[in-house]
Amino acid sequence: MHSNPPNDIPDIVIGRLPIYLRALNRLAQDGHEVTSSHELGQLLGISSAQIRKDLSHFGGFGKQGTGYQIAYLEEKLRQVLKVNREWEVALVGAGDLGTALAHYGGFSERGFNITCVFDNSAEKIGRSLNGFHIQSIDDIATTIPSRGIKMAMIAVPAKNAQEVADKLIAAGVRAILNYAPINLNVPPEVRVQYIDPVIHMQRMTYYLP
Amino acid sequence: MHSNPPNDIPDIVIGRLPIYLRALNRLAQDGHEVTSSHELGQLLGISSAQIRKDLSHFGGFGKQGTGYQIAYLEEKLRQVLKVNREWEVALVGAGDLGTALAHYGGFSERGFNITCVFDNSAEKIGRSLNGFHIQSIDDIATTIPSRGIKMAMIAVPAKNAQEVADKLIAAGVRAILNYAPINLNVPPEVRVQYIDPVIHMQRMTYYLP
DNA sequence: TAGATTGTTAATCGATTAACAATC
DNA sequence: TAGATTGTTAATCGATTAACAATC
Repeated sequence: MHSNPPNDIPDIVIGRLPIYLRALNRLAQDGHEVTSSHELGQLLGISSAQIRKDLSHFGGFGKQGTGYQIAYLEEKLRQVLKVNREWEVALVGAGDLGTALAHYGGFSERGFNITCVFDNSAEKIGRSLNGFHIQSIDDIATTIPSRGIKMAMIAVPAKNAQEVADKLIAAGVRAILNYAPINLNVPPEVRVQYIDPVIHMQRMTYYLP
Repeated sequence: MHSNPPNDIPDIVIGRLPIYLRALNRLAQDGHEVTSSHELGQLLGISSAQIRKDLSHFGGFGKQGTGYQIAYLEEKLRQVLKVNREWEVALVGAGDLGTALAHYGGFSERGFNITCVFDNSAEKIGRSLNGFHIQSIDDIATTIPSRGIKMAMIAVPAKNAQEVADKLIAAGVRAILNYAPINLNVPPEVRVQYIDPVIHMQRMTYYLP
């Protein structure tokens, strides 16, 4: 399915690294300098063995008897995840959701900068959103390759999402955060992550009386 | 950890049912009446064996040689997930994100109605959001039990999220959709789902060159 | 040194897949 | 009937956990 580049680290391990990183940020903010797999595990509801095993895929970042230097481990995890630099991101869809995403400060705070916005509505094209001109969807084919953009967010209706994904991929995008409530068919070299809050709600009702 | 009520169905199976349901909705919209585990699997990138095994936890919903009647399977999955009725949902946090959530039509379309909104800012309390008065966070303790609300969304800053979760749980909430970028500590009878788009972005950069 | 915690190996656990009899 | 597809069992695969020597 997916190629796991370096030495075939399980995707499920990669998926936990951002969670660890977020917990480390928080510990650092709270003034901690050192932590342990046990403390992290408590905080996250994960076994300490799993944390040690996950981290050991990438090297020995701790010291026996002491634990992990938080700043050092953060730096190493940022390196592994390639988030020790900024990423340019394209946003497709300038409706309510797209507008909310463009205004959300959390992306650029953590290194993801939305630097171009596309929509197919004649009314919106040419207007400005968060300092960027809304471009036609047809401009994806030229703007994205010329700027070397590799990441995009899709915030268009479900019926247009596959078509938009195809255009993004043809233009060189290799990672898509998809807010449309639909599964995308993409070639194996493209990563997709899905955000559909209703799916999360439906997953919880099962357990309610 | 979590109690899986009926007959201890794995949580990972429950997590796939909403995905199946979404795909079935789509097939029905497109005019299909019947589908098969193979067709669903193609659509979702999941093996047909897994789909059959998942569904078989809840009964035999298909017919050999034919497949599944889409409308019937949808109905059955809605029953299993308890989404064949409407759910009242409390929203905590009326900032940019909370406002976007209150205005998002996708929740009520699929049976989740945000019917009360809480915020701790004096400016916002008493104002209206999407037809509902914004109440003080202190009102959680009375409003939520009196209406029997069991689900909530948290859209407050990370530093307030645990405190808000504690109040919601004390008031009877048993399922939380948490948009704050922090892990919540909750008792085992409470379900939490997390939405942090940056986590999804960081999970993809690993695979980019 | 004594205590603590890592990194790693082996054992366990659970999830996915393959295969096929049943049957529509 | 012949073809197709389910539901289920057994086999495989992979992930988690337990345990402990190494060592700070």
